Amino acid sequence: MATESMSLLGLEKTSLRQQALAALRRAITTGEIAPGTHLVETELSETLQISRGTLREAMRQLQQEGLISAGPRGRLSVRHLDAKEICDIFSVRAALESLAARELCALEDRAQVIKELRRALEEMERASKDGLEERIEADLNFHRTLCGLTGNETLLHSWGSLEGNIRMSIMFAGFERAAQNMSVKRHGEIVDAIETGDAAKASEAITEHMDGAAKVLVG
Amino acid sequence: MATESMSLLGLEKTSLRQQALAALRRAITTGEIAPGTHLVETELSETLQISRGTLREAMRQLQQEGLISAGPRGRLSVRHLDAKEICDIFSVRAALESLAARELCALEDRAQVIKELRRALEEMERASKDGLEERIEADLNFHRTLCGLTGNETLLHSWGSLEGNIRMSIMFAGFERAAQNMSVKRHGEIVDAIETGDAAKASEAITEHMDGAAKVLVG
DNA sequence: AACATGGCAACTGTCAACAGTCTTGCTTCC
DNA sequence: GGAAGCAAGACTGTTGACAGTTGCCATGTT
Repeated sequence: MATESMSLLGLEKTSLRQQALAALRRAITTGEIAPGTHLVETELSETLQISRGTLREAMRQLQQEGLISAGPRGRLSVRHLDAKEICDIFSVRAALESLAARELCALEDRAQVIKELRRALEEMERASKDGLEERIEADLNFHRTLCGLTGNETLLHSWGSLEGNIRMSIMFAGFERAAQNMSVKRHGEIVDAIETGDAAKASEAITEHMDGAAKVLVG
Repeated sequence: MATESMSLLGLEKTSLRQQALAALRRAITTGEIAPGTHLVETELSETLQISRGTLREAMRQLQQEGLISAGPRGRLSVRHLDAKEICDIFSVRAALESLAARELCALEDRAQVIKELRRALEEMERASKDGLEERIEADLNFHRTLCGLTGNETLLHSWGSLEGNIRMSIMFAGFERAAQNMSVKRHGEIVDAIETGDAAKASEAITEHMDGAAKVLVG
C-alpha cells in the first residue's frame, strides 16, 4: 500500500509493464487520449519506448478494467462512455460501497475505522484548496479506503476494477461538474451514518450520495 | 454473448491466447491444478505448446480475475481460498445480483425477462439429471443471465470478473456441498420474487439465497 | 562444525523479428 | 464507366532468444 513512504533505500524498481500501465491509465482517464482513438500497438510501443510484447500485457489489463475495448480483429480503442453507461457504473459502485458501509457497521472496533475515515476526510479538506487533480485523488482515496477497511479483499478488488471507469466518468462529464460531488460535508454524512452503526442508515447514505453524484454527472 | 450457437459458418477462430485462457481457467477451477501451485512460465508454455509471450497475456488476465496471485518477484501461483474469503466473495456476489434483481423489477417489460429466466430454470432442470459439470454450468448460467438481462454492461462485467472466484469456491468446498445450492426450486423463488415487481422482496430473495449458499459451502 | 563465498541453475523481464490477415488503392478488362 | 483482380501496406498474432536477478548448492575457511 504505502510504497511511497519508504525512507531507506527507495529503490522504486517497478517493471516497465506497470509503468506503461500507469502512464496509459492516466493518459486515458485525463482525456489526454481522446475516447474512440485506435490504439495501434506499433505506434504506442514506439512512443513509450517499450517493446510490443510488454505493451500488450499492459493493454490486456486496461481492457479488463474496461478502459479500452476490442473491436473487430483485435483492434483496441479507447472506450466511449454515454450517459446510460455512467449511470450503470454508478449503480454498481453504489451497490459495492453500500456493502462496504454495511460491513463496516457490523464491525466491533468501529472506532479505529472511523478514525481512518476522518483522516481521509481531512485529506480531502486539504486538497479542496489545491488543484482539481488532487481533489479527485482525495475523493477516490476516501471511497477506496471505505472498501479497504472492511478487510474484504474481493470487495476492494472489485471496486478497484471499477476505478478506471469512475475516472472516465468524471472526465467525461467535465471536471467542473465532478467537483460538485467532492464536498467534504456530504462525505462527512456518510462517516456519521457509519458511526451510528445503523447498517440500513449507512447503506442509504451511500446510495443517496451515489444517486446524487450520478445525476450531477449526467446533467 | 452466444458465441457457441453460430449455426452458419462456425468459424471458431479463437486466438491461442483465448484458448490458453480457457484451458487454464478450466484447469484451475476444476482443481486439476492444485491451489498454491507455482505456475512456471517455461513449463506451462511447454505443456500448452505456446510461446511464453502469448501465455503471459493469458496469465495477466487470470491474475486480474483473481484466480492466480503474484508472489515476490513476479512469481505466480494458483490462489488459495479460505472460508473467510469464500464468505467475502459471496457477499460481493450478493450485492451485485441483488442490484440486478432490483433493476429487473424496475423494468416495464418484465414479461420477456421472466420468460428468459424461466428458460434458464428449465435448463437447470434438464441438467439436474446430468453430471455435476452440467449442473454447475446451468446454475452459473442462470445467475449470469440474471445480470445480463438488466442491460447493465458494467454489472455483467463485474459479475464476470467474479465468476472465476465463484467456481473456485465451489471446487474448494467440494462438489457435493455445492450441489445443494443448485436446487431448481430455490432459484424459482427468486424468479417469482422478481415477477411481483417488488424490488425489496426480490433483493431479499437474492441475499437470502446467497447467505444460505455461502453457509452451505463453508459448512 | 558453523559460516562465508563463489559459481551454477532456474525463472522472469524484455526485446526484435517472422508470419498471417485484412485493408486499400491501383490496374486492367469487359 | 464500372467491376473484378492484384499488389503493396498496415497491424496484430506468435515466436525464440538474450539479459538480469534470485535462490541454492558445493566448496573452502576458521
